[in-house]
Amino acid sequence: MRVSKSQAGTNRKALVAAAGKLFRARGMDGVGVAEVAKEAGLTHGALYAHFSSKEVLAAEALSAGLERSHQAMIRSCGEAAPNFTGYLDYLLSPRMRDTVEMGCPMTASASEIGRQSAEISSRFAAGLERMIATIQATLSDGHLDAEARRIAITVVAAEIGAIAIARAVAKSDHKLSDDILSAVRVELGRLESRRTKRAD
Amino acid sequence: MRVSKSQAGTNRKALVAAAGKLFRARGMDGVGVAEVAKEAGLTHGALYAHFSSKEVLAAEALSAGLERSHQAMIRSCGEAAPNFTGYLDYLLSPRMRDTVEMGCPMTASASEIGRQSAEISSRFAAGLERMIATIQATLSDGHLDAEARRIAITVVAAEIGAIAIARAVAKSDHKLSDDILSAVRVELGRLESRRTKRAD
DNA sequence: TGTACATCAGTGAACGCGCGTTCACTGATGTAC
DNA sequence: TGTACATCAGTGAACGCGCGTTCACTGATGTAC
Repeated sequence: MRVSKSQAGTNRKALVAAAGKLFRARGMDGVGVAEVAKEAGLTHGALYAHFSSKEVLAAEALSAGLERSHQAMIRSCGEAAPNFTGYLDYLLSPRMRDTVEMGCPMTASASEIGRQSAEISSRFAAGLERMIATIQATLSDGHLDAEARRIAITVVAAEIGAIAIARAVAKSDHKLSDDILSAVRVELGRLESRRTKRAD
Repeated sequence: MRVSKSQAGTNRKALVAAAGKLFRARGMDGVGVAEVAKEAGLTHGALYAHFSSKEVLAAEALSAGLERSHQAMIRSCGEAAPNFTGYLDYLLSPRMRDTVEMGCPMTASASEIGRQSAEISSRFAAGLERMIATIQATLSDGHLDAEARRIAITVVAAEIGAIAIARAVAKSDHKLSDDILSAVRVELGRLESRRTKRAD
């Protein structure tokens, strides 16, 4: 039956949120549209009143997840001014590793995006550029822009790889999983301290 | 019809190789057993004479792929003694990014392994430990073991992340994709040079 | 070495199942008068 | 404000299809005599 405009909007958002959560946790190929709709409290048919296909829904869920996790990252620095080491602590925490479905779509889906459409690749690239810019902004004082960008790219790449492999081995070797997080945390931290010293 | 023992062995290897290649390229959920068998020149029924399930085949394909890519990495240093920068050049090359199906299973499947069984997680962890040890060995002169291991872990994590995101954006932003490879190459290189200086 | 027969790798039809998508229908919402 | 009706979000049955797995069967291989 028909539903009010605001209810329809709420339902649409619920579909996007459910798709994001489930796709992050089990992959786009690992979850059917029926389960996404059920998670949002609807039936699968309703999904097609909002999205023309599963892939279109996935693209929207990716963008929404990138936005959400960007806000969470900004917020993680709390009232304090954003700073490099604060972001590292946040990005390489056990909490980030252990909350797949809540976390960043880039860490959850990194190796799957390359198989998707150009549209999805493009949305992923936008999220990546924003994260690089956010990290780079914490480094800009006393650093050449090109250097700061290089460090920011390395931080993002290392974080995505570290979380992915820390999750991959968590089931069989929890110590290795923890070692990965702390080792990458320490070494990335040194990328900045070296820079800062030279700039002094 | 029955086939000679050596032919059966050849067919088994062909199944493992086909599974590895296709799973790396399109994910374990993205390829059916019928296609794997066809790629190996067999029918799907034959697959079950060698493996009790698709997952068992996937586990074996993962181990075989890890072995193959480890050998390729060792070989990449050619006749010269293995060295840190040689490995970096190899691991962060456009060639590594562009040959998904031939490349390393860890870069191709990083974000999917966490959803698989403990058996697969364990095989992944073994491959990871071996790669860490290989990189660490190039750093051991004049470095504390714990430091060398930390750097090696960071190199492996950053490489896996860098290749994954370089592939993810390749379809929509080729310049960003190249930037990722070269930025991570430069910054990881500096992890060693800093160490070497301090050790002098 | 030659013959009889058990073995078993490989074939292809069949299984139940869940997939993404479509569509006729429902009935509350929103609108025109 | 009250009534008549068009709209359309949501339902659930149905679609064709490919999935992983099973199994009766085939016939060359390997073995026992």
